[in-house]
Amino acid sequence: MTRTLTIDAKDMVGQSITVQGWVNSRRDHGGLIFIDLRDHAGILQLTVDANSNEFKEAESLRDEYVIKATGTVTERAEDLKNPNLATGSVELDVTDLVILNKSEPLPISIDESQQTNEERRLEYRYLDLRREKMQRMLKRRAEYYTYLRIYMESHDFIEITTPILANSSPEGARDFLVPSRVHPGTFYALPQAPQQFKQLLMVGGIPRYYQIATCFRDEDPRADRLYGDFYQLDLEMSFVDDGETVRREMEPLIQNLVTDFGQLKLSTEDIPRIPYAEAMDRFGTDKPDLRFGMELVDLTEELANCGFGVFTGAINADGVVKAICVSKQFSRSEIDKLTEHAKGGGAGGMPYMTVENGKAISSIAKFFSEEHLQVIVEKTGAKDGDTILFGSDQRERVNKVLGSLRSKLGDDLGLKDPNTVALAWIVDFPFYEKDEKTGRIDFGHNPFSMPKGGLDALESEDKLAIVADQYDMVMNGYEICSGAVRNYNPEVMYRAFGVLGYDQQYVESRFGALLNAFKFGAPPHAGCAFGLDRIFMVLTNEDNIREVVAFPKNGSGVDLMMHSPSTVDSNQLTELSIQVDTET
RNA sequence: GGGCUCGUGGUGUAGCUGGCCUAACAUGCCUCCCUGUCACGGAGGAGAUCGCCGGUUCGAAUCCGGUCGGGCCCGCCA
Repeated sequence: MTRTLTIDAKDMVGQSITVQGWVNSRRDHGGLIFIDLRDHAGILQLTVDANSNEFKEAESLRDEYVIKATGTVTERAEDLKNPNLATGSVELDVTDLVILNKSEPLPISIDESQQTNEERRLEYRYLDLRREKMQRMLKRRAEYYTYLRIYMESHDFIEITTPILANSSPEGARDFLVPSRVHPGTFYALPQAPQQFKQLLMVGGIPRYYQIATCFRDEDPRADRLYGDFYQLDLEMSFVDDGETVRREMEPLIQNLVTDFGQLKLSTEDIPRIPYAEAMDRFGTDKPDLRFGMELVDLTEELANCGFGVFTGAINADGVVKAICVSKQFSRSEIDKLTEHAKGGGAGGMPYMTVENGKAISSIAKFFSEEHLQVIVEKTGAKDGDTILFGSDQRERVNKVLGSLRSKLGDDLGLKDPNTVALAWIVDFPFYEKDEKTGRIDFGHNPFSMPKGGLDALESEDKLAIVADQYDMVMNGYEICSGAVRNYNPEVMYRAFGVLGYDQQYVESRFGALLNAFKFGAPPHAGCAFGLDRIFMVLTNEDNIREVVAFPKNGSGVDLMMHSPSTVDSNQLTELSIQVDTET
């Protein structure tokens, strides 16, 4: 028999029902007590009369007591109905009242009107989850998973779970290690992603694999990045040797999630493909928010001979001058704030000009000829009342600073429509990248991707010009997916590492299992993984990823409720052959 | 590891250009009154040495230094 919920009462006038739930509030009128009973479905008003046997019991009720009430559903008089309540046309005339459990006064408020700080909420997450918003979130999240599974299954992907106790992988984020008891001195690692396993599944003859996979990374969190464990929709397809096939296969899912599941608007019908280099050039980032323009304009060529030493100095040092045009005039203090922001990103300062009557006006204008000022206005497309913000330095830094300013201004000026979602595929990531600090070349993203052009491409003169068949999906400025055509050819794998100066033995020691498998007829394969928490965050218009997870850790990786991480019994350590230096 | 920022009864805030702060307001909590409320109402009450340590000062929630904790960002995140 199913339990009767508060919400059911509205259709059960005249019947006797039993409901169970929490006391949301109690209004004691002396001779008549109203109780708002709350369960996950809503709120129902109970009434207990002074003549009732249950009156004493009702008087003793306090907020959040768990009770069971039996009574008759009664239609309220017309002027006593509460239109703000789904069950507001009825009430339960209580004949039997049982306190199932008492509750101390709550340390945090469940009432949505009073927002408790996050630290307290995480400490008492089980109470926080009683809030309507969190109840809704958890339910939506379950529906979200179902939505994903239906799509994947209907596209012939089969779900396969891969081990949680896996191996440390040398590239990438820091691992969570798990000591082995049976083999003292050795460790499992929790997988940062099922990357190697899913590729091994391809070798194992699985045509299409997917998994809602738990991933573990020991890196400092952000507002859009959880600490510790998080979820990916991980997938891989065999006999696919181009990224476009994967992108076409998966993009309807994301589009449907936006329009159907999320009831939001897509900014474009088709999802644009933007090469990495172009994204960096136009937006200063590989995860641009495309809900608004304000693109970066390169003025390096035009201003190479201008009289402003800051610009020419940067250009002569192989740097660039770029600008963004903002449709707003800023006050002195606003400019100061923006300059502060730019400096935070590593800029030396933030030159700017305002445009009046088609002319650029600025304290630095005197350093420029009329022609140069004219070119600046024309190339940035600045109109009267606009402000042009400049960055001049090495290309990477200018992109970072202006890209960050662009995003901040997008927020400040309300250009990021919360009801619109802009999607983009960023493609053609560099296969190798130069480490700014060491000057050494290393893998741009990961060594599993196939360089476009294969073995031949790796022999090309300019190693930094080699692109990987690798792609990210970007959603409103968040990276929500990363994928690639995999390097399934041992020869290409050895050579890719060889370019970096690593010999065969090194590669085998790091990726032995994968490499071995590739020697036995690995099919071409490609895939990707979507960050599920982050996508859900965007779909529900949250700007903190902890809001969409039941039990998140805080910014220092601490579970404030369970108090993990924690020390363990010394016997456990002994069994694991582990000594802990408790100093530090 | 670094930068910015916050820390005041159970909860959320105000005060923070030093003294009128013996710390205010809202909410919650306790007692009493109330038979139609729905954020019920009314009367009364308890509850904070202002994160912690130190300094400046006649005097510190307020200024300074340090420290601990939270948040955001940079680094990091194949």
